[in-house]
Amino acid sequence: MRVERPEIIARATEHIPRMVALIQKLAEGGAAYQTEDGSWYFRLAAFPAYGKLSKKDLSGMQDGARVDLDEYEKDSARDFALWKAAKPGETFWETPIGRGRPGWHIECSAMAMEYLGDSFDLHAGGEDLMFPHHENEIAQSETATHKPFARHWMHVRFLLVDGRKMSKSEGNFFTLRDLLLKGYKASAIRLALVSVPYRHQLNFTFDGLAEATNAIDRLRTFHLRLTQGNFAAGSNPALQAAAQTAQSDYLAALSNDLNTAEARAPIFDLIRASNTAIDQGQLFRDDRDAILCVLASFDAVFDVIEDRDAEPTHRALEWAAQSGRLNEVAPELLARQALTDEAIDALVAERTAAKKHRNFSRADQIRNDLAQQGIVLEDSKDGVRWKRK
RNA sequence: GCAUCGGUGGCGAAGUGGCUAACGCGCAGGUCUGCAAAACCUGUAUACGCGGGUUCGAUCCCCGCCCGGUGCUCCA
Repeated sequence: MRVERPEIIARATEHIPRMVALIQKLAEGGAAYQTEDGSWYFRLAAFPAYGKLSKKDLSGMQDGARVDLDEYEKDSARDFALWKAAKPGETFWETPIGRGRPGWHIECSAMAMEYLGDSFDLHAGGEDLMFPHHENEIAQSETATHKPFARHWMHVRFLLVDGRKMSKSEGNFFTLRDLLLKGYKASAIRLALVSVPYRHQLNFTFDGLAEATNAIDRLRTFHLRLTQGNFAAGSNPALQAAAQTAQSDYLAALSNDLNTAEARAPIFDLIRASNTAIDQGQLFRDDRDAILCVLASFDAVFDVIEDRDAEPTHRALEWAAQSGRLNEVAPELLARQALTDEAIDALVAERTAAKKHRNFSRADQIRNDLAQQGIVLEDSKDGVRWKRK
């Protein structure tokens, strides 16, 4: 899917001392306490701002009668674990605060502070983590440092599939690999997923995928038209201005809480303006260069215009071959894979020759055959362009 | 039940207290083309869930209702 690798992949097991230090600091301030079994808990009463992220008001949630019996040792039912004492048979670390393993939340605080400092700009996560995990991270971090933890939180909403939660029992569960083997391009999946801003819920459907596929077609066709066309030297002031507007509107949309839906609009606006100009012979070399720059800037984030779809599909097919599941692969996909670029070029050349001799039936036959295999031909002043559907 | 997010044209989806409510996709007609494709133009008749309220004015603010998502126990 061409998602970038993080610069740092931190492992909790490699940061135990850091976590222990954090717990000790909390204990010194009276915000952490140890129970009889050796576990450490965070005292929620030590952090009055608790609940500020998920806007929960805990004042109405008194420690009730339904507290589990095994939690009797805690001062308050809502206090959460910082460190869990080792139980027989479990792996554990031998530390100054005892034998055991870290609680869920402390590892995130410790590692975030290790690499980003006590305060940092962005903390992201799924919407399900807002409460209690991120709330607990804030509580333990800010109590320890007396500084704001993350300045901004980005919570990604879960996607729906066909209007429902994706789950195996609903029968609407599939992996990226499944989609690739059905013949969908990686870029289409990518564009479909960002067609709704991260903050909004995305309903993932096959119609949506088909739509994204078509949108990518438009982007790529236009890109080809620019890179393969011949343009006269010079520039068109109106297009230069349009390119600049598109670029700044695009960046403004992304700056606006990563509004990916809004960010697409100026790019498509520019495409229409440019196509119109090309049709009228009013697009020149300098304009082409300026517009290609805008497209590159779009692709630096969205990464769908340049066609890199072959590799993920190949990998999926290899997997299918190795696990004996080629029979589950969409037949069109297999047919498409059979054609090499060279073979296509040869057929295109044969068709051009046939056209020259006004043998249109042979020319059309070649075009139709290729279309059957997912190759689309476009005649233009500057020669024949072809693309894989 | 409580909390929270959302319900915009045929579909997806931005956005705004008042100018013709972006953009994409689809469909129909037209221009171009040997025919197509691509591209462009035009259209898709009254698109802002329902009912109140605030306001000179609400799709946007407030209240209620309906529908959908998620959280509200543990574990990571």
